[in-house]
Amino acid sequence: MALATKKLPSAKLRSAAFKRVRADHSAELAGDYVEMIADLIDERGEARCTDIAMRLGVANATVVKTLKRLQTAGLITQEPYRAIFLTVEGWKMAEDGRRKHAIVEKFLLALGVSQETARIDSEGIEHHVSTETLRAMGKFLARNGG
Amino acid sequence: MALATKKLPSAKLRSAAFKRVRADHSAELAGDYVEMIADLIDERGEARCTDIAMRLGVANATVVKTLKRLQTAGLITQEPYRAIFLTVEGWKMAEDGRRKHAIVEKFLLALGVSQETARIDSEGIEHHVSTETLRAMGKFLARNGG
DNA sequence: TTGAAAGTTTAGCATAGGCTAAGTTATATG
DNA sequence: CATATAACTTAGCCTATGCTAAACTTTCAA
Ligand SMILES: [Mn+2]
Ligand SMILES: [Mn+2]
Ligand SMILES: [Mn+2]
Ligand SMILES: [Mn+2]
Repeated sequence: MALATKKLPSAKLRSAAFKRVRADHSAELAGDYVEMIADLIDERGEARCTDIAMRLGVANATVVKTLKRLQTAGLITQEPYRAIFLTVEGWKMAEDGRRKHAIVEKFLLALGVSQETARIDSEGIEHHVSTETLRAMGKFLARNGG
Repeated sequence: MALATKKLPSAKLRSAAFKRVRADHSAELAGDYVEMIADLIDERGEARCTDIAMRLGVANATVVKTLKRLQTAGLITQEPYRAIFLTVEGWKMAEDGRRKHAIVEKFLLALGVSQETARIDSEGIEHHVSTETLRAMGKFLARNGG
């Protein structure tokens, strides 16, 4: 191949990547919420607004507003002044999220980063990992101490 | 260790991860813009609004609005109806972004995913990779076909 | 040299996701 | 059982990031 003839992707192809990122981010908050609600239910029997706000590091009112959107989206159910429950669809999303999150976090550990860094970086990375990349991470884990 | 005594992080520690993700996302758009502007200047001599909009897959007016914020942030300069330039700070951010982005993309390739998937997934992942994880990816690349 | 096309800007709208402050309900304690 | 405290909700504000439609400027070609 002649000098400086590396093929560059078309604008169309490039935009596909950014569209994927924007789609990932649209789904991200819902994914983190349902995963956290599932954790709270498993760890302490119920998921409360305050606990979610604490763990996310946001104000209570922010959680309330987001929960309304999740309810509209059919992921949770709630009654005034009561704890929060996941719908069947919510549980499914939570478990898919947990599975993916766990693989990404273990993968980072196996790559050699600290527990702390794996925990923190995986919280963002998990939402941008395609099925193909997740499989590659899984294989790496199987080869190395998974 | 007794059964089911895996130590769970405190709410404070957990919230740190989400705060990092929110901070990453605040910086993300600016990072992608300056990197793209740098690419356009290198590839075709100038960065135009329309080209940015095409590559991002958003409307022209969206780009105009975002560029105003970048100008306020001191990353670009522009005059009405003219092409866009990067400030010294803008170039620095663009080059840091390129370096990180390239490592993440090559890392995914070395992990065994397709060119296409590496290109797409790295566009989101790059913004959530800490210095420590980036170093670990670099080491992996050095060991395998980097 | 003068229009038409291409590119840029402005105006106005929407939603997501943050916040604080104030009001409401439930719960625990004396 | 009364009330203080904790938890939840509502109202109202803000910024970021999308959009369309309309107006404006530059550029290119006839
Ligand atoms: Mn997450
Ligand atoms: Mn990038
Ligand atoms: Mn990116
Ligand atoms: Mn992200």
